[in-house]
Amino acid sequence: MNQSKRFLDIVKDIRDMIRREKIKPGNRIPSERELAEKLQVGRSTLREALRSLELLGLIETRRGEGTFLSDHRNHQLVEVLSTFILQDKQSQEDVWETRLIHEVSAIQTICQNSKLASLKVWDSFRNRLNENESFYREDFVRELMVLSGNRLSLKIWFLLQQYSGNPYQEPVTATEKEMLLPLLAALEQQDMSSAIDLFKTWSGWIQKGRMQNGNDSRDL
Amino acid sequence: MNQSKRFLDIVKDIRDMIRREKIKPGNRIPSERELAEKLQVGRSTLREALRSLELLGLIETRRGEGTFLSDHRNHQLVEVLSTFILQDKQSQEDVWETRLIHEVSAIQTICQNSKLASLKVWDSFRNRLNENESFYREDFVRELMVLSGNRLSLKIWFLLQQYSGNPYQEPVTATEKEMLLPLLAALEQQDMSSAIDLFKTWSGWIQKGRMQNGNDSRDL
DNA sequence: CTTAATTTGTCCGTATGTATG
DNA sequence: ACATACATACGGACAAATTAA
Repeated sequence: MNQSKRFLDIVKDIRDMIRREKIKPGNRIPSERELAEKLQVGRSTLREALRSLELLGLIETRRGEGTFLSDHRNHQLVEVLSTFILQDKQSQEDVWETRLIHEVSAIQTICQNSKLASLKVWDSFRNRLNENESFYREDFVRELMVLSGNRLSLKIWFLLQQYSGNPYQEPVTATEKEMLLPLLAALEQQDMSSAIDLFKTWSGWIQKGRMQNGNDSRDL
Repeated sequence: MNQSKRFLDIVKDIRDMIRREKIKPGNRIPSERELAEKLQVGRSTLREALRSLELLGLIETRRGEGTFLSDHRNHQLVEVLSTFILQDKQSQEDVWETRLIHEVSAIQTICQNSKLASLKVWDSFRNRLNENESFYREDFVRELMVLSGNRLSLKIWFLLQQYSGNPYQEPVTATEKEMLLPLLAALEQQDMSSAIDLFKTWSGWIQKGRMQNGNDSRDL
């Protein structure tokens, strides 16, 4: 039945093996020849599966050394995806919107937790705003995601961040900074509705600028 | 310089070719041998690149026919990634909480859209409640997710649903039904805060019962 | 219905670059 | 310097599936 799409089975087998052998990120997985022998497949076929996983950023191969489980954070997946999938406007908006879902939820969680609302990080961000230092949206939002404490949501967010193409690598503008100070205040005062409103306004403001320029202006 | 990672160059070349030739989703791309000849690489190496793109859901290969640009947006990569991401012992609370994030967000979207709020589905659900028919949480929430219109969020939700172990296959109890009627009313009246409160109360109620019995029964 | 051509699926053999001891 | 182990890459061979003549 499953004679075609064998390399998908291999992907599954490798995943199962990793789980079974409890291989941790950074560890080495068996060599190509070993795996081919163990899984009873040709080396070429096995390599196709390995390459797929490599493009996804799940493993890392180093010539002469071996193949290793990646401690994630791989770039090429960003470019490949953004150039293929994100051509479609609807998908692009879905990614952005889903990202916002997790971000807003993180803010809700933070506002509901008094310990999180009264942290020194807010002062830190405020200082960076006042000192006119460079301030990146990604840094700020990442902090929110981490603070929310949901690791799975954080991972999904991290994924979506990569998928959303070339995002907010640029520092925030002066206009945005004027929005951020009230947002920080709202977070500290646990004023959830204000915080969310301000955040959404800010995010919507940025997105407009983002959506203006044609999407594909990236290369690798 | 770029002697290693040739298959990444091939991925890039294929992308450029698709852009240059203006190949649309669903169209066929040149055969493996043609591409290998044109790009001056071996067929095995080229296949590694193609497989990678296939696992990402960007292309589709059919034996005997050829290779095609995938036409329906494929977020299957989220699934593949998630099976790896979730391989480490992820606390069930995170999965559950993340699921709720998407569900609550769907309710927010629905409440903000008057067209969605005034649909006959609510009456349908209400009837099933009153008629004392079997009523499953999953059916109801799935409807919410679909109505929200974010396909990516829906896809992630499906995924989390599978990973949250043995979920809500049992019909809702009489006590829960008494919570559901006000929830339906709140949805129709676009009373967002009430709807969310009721939904969270209901969900929290169910989760308590769920967390009692042991969980993990996942496979794929 | 049969046959031939095309295309992907799979495997093998060989050579080469690279890291480790 | 040498040997070993590994990934990288190529080309050939055959099987299986589809399509067209």
